[in-house]
Amino acid sequence: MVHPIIVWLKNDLRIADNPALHAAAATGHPLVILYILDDAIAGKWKIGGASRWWLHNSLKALNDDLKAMGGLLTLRLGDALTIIPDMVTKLKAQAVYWNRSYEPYALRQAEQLSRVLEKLQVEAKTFQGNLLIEPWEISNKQGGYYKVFTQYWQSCLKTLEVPNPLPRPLKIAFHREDIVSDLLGDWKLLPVKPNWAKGFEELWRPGEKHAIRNLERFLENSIADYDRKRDFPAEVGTSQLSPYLHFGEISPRIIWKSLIPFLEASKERYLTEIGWREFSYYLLYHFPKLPDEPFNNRFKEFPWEDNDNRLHAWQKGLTGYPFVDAGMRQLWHTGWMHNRVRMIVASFLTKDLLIPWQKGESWFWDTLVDADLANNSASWQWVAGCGADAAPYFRIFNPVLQGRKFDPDGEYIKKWVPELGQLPEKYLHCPWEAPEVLLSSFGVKLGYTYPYPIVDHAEARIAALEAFKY
DNA sequence: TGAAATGTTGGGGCG
DNA sequence: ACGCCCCAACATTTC
Repeated sequence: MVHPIIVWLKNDLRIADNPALHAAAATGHPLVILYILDDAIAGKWKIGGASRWWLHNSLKALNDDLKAMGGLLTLRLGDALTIIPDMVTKLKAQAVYWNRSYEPYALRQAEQLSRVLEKLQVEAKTFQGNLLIEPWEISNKQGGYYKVFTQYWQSCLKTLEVPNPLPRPLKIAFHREDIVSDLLGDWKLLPVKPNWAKGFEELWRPGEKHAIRNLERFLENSIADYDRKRDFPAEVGTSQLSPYLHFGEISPRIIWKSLIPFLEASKERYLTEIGWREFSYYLLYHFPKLPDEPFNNRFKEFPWEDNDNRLHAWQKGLTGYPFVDAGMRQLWHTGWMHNRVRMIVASFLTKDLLIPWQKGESWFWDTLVDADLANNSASWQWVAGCGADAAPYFRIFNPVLQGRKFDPDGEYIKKWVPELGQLPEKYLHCPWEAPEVLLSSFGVKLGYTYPYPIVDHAEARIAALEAFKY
């Protein structure tokens, strides 16, 4: 009897450049390819609503892909620490392979699982597939961890050698007997009544195949101009690979290597963004409380003003600042927001409204298809000013100026805040400055068809600076 | 990957 | 011709 190997997939839902899968397939043993949905383990940070939509489609795509190779994906709901040992015993598996993940709960879980498997005398083999650099590999001269991105990244680049991505296994032997699998549909990952994911379907095609297509489109159309165009939310100037990268439908190595043919100048900026992703995971590894507590201790006493009405206005895109509202509505409608706009809405929440950054973090967690614990926490802390290498507290975005600068024709506003769409460009970013007669001639009545600004930015800025003095 | 306040410079209007 | 003022444009400092 040939003993099967269990390949435990997590956020690495791909076949190409999947080190655990590749190594397992190379043994020639029959494989059980297993995905476990466990809402308990992550606690507060269980997979959010928008991400569930993505996950469903991603698992379906992977299953279709495996089917075409003569196999299938095994789905189980519950605790990996019981499911995997049970399965190992029942199937007389000889090993469990997986790619390492780095969330605090995942690290604990992996350690416990390794111990259980060791007792069962079953090999537990882990691989590096989701990051370019393991977080424990980089330390500063004092032996601590870097707290400034630039130094961290320079240190990484000194030693970084990205191996060539692994090809798709040509052939996978699948183990078939005695396998119990859930039906994906039973997991109820998709929204019903109302189906708020309709807008997602227009924009996104989850799955490995589409990840590669997206990358190709980006390299063909946008990378050459990335440095310039990436800041304009009305254009498709970014790669839009974030959800694929989060779920591991594409690996950072594939992205990295695919950029080699391009000129230094055009690719460097993009690689730096990959670097920020690495840095976020690095911070989360060394400071596991990153999602919940300010990295900078001084912010423990910060006088935030929790205000549910204002939070709701922000969430719904009804702050009265068109650029902010456009971003929040894009998020709600598509499960994604342009990065430039993320900074602006986050600055607005934490500085203009003085609402705790954790409130914004939670909202993004639930509404983003690319919600990623490391990236989301690190980025919110960065904007709020309490993170590592954070934006200084006095850097407060002016939503009107940002709008004029990065959406000069108001195209982005017209798309996401259509009730203002007829206004002359001059007033698109500041409708409250337009004469009332003009507004009403375009069907706008502030306070009725579109809100007045919920705070005065100039005043809010002064109040924020005052609060940040503490 | 900021914005506002403050400082400096230089051209033009004007007496 | 000259000094004075105003102010736009740009630079620097400050938050």
